[in-house]
Amino acid sequence: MALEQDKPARNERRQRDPERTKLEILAVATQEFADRGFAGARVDEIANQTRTTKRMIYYYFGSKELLYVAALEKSYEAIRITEQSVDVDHLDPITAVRTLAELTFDRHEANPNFSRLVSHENMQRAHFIVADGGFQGLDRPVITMLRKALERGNVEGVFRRDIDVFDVHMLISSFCFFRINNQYTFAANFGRNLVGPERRAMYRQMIGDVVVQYLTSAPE
Amino acid sequence: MALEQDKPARNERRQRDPERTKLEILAVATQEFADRGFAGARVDEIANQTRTTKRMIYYYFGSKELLYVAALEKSYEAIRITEQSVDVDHLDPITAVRTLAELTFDRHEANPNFSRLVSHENMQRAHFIVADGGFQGLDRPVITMLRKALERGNVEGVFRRDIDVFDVHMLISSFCFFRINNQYTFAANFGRNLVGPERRAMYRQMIGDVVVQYLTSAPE
DNA sequence: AGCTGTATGTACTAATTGGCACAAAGTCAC
DNA sequence: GTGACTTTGTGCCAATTAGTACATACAGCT
Repeated sequence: MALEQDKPARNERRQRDPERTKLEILAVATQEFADRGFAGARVDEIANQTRTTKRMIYYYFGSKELLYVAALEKSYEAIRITEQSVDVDHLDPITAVRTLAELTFDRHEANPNFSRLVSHENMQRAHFIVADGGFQGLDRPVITMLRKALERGNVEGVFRRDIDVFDVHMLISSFCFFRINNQYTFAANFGRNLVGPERRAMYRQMIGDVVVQYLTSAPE
Repeated sequence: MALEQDKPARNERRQRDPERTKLEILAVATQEFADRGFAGARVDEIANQTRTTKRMIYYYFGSKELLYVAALEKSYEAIRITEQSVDVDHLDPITAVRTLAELTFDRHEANPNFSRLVSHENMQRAHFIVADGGFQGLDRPVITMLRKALERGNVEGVFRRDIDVFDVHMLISSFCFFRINNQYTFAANFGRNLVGPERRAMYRQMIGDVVVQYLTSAPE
């Protein structure tokens, strides 16, 4: 008896571990939904890839739809957290904007599943996001930081004033999103690998150049 | 008997019309696959939306997969045809590039289903395009025209020389694609309507400005 | 130890859905 | 007009799959 634990230590893996089970289900589900979409994903397949069973998916998440929404929300949350890890307020406006472009570039590269889920949401006209009441992305950290940088640039007179935060964000996002999301058809159609290491640095600089040059140009 | 037609006139709708049936199936299928993806689309539903039956889908296309591939190929073909309708070789390089950007902008707007199919293909890593041996987009008219414009710009010394056709096309496409394809999540997240008439002209000019300014800037 | 509610596993079901067998009607060549 | 081939319609089936009924094991509390 002496060598056995008197009681399971707090950190020991327990046989029953609800948190762990939930997280494992969510992780696998995110991957499956990103790969196959809502209709294409199979609940049985998700269950098989976890250490637990389909019963648990319904126990914790209720339905396939609710599981999907949970995966989507968690992905959005992860993006917000990533964005919060940066601070560009101390940089001059031009460097700040370029840094934010690179942040978005890196974020898309690091979270391909997020882009795929977003892509899927758009295919079904944001059915689930809208059903969920929207995700108040208005407080996305990158928007706040970008807005501040643009305002400082306007004060200093280095940026054209007829441009809006959302449009700048759209310009940056579109480039970064497309590079990751459309990599397969682009390669199939044009024989160009958009994500390989050989052009990564070039594209990362390119989107910074594009947005800075656009912002610092005279309105036409 | 006198008032009835002696024989159906050549242009009269005939009771059996293979071409028409095939085209109608393809049109409905394209819409369904674009809306719901391959797994989400229902063969029965496609059949219901035509004047014919499910039997005909299998008779003419063989399987759901082959129907999907046929829809995808036809969409690509339509894009190629659209692109062929323009000629920018007589324009100065800068105007040519801007015109091509606007062509791509208009094309994405006019063919939202194409973008959705492409989006779906990327979600499944171009499974069907690759299975089909690629679509030799290398001869996409817009690439040829863009390449010529860039070459002329280089000769005239108005463009920076370190930029490649595919990268310029990627910059333009990403913007146009995102505006159409991600309109739903963008609206849900940021409350901005990317496709409404109120900003259409602005975005159309914006992508032209962006690409021209990038091309005419000095390499950093 | 025994009681109670939470967590988990097994086996099943009802409904959906891609696909097909079979029959029939239209169309064309001669 | 008749025979052969093409096109179309009806009804069905086998497989898949989201969801559940039921049984059971674990953990904390007293």
